[in-house]
Amino acid sequence: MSSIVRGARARARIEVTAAIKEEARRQLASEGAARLSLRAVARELGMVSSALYRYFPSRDDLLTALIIDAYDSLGEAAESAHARVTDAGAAPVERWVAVGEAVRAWALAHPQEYALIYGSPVPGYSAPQTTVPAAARVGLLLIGIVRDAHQGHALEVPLLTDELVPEAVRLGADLAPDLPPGAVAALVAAWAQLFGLVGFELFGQFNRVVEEREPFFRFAVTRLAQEVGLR
Amino acid sequence: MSSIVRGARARARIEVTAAIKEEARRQLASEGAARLSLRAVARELGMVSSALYRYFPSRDDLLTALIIDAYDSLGEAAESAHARVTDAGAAPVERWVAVGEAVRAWALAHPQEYALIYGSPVPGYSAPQTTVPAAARVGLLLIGIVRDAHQGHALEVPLLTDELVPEAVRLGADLAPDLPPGAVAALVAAWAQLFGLVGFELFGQFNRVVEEREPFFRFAVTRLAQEVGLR
DNA sequence: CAAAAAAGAGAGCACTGCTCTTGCTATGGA
DNA sequence: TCCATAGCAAGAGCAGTGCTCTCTTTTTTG
Repeated sequence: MSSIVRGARARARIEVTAAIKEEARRQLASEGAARLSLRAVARELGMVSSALYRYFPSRDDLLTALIIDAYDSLGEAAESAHARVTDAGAAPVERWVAVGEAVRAWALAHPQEYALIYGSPVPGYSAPQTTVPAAARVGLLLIGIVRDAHQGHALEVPLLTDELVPEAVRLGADLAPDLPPGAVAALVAAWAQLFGLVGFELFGQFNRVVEEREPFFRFAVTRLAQEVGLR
Repeated sequence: MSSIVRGARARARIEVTAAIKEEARRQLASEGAARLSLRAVARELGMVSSALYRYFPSRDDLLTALIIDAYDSLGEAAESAHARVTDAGAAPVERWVAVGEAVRAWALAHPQEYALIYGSPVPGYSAPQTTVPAAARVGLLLIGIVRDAHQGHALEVPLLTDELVPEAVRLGADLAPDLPPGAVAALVAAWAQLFGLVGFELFGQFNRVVEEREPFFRFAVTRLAQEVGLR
């Protein structure tokens, strides 16, 4: 029947699964992904390590669950920040900047989870297909902003080199058929560059270089908005 | 006296140290940083694991050595690519693009080493001060290109928000006193964004999104050059 | 109510980083 | 030249890891 109420056992399973992820997230935050230990999680939960394998068949599966949750958490943070400023009647640039700042804020608040999804992939581990939808949320949000801004008045379209035209057309067909190909290419680049800014700050490359991180980020992300044609 | 020839023992120490790093790099490339095992390195070298501790006091110290080597290897690749096109009389934009492409090529050729230095920092490990000079090489190279281009004719200077002016001035004083503060801020942002592009490609974020990676990168890195005022 | 499925407990395997002790050997001063 | 010292290798051992297997208990289901 409905998988909602299916007896105490199913209910317990959901709770235990959640408790495992919660404790794993706690250890992830304090120790980092590589030191996340199944045994320690089990120990902390008062269960024996072998019992944990009834819920996650391997350490990598637990990590995958955490990755999906992290993508969703970040996506939700970005989406709700975007909704907030949109409801307040913000212009496209402001909406873009709001999303960028939400990503940065989430990253600073959850550094190890950010590292899990945008840092180096955990060695020997390649993210399964299941993570794709969650991973796409921020990107789709950014696409939406540019598409909205494009309604009616055309964007300033970047020049494309001949060699890039077919790729830009394909990108446009996949991501935003109503946008000119050049704009889509610029958008994808800006998307990657946004996470470059966040990653550099988070992973210490800005140490002893950039001091006033927040104004600097606002400056850079605003310029990115202009790069994708937002005014 | 001179530390060059100081008997068979010192000579052996240098060779063994190099052999350890070499084997470690091999394992790093095939297994990734987290699965790099001191015992496996020792085993492969026909020595017992405890002997390895005479050369590197801990696994982290070995990783640090690999990190410095990686920064230097990347820096040298970028510098020699830059020197090549400069000798051929390339314009500033072309020099910038050449550096960007060298960084990307190095990253694709040494993905695990790139992850070591620009991916998430190894958990529980924070890079010591010794890595700083090696880490700065690519950044300094980019600064040099923009400074050269600035000689004589002034660059187009980005608008700075009030809140960023003091930071931009400080950045300029530290990095390039002869450049206008706005240009320095744009430069630092472009530096981070460059590695954002490379990281996204390398860590799989472009999978099923960008297919023609090389033209796309050329497009994006050329736009970055324009962002820092190069023509 | 009995059979079956699910969960927990515990032992055990092979591996890890790291330490400590025990010998051996090259180096440098008397 | 001799010899104490310092550097090095080897081995055992500790505490921890991921994961598997078996055995028992508990819950669900036909």
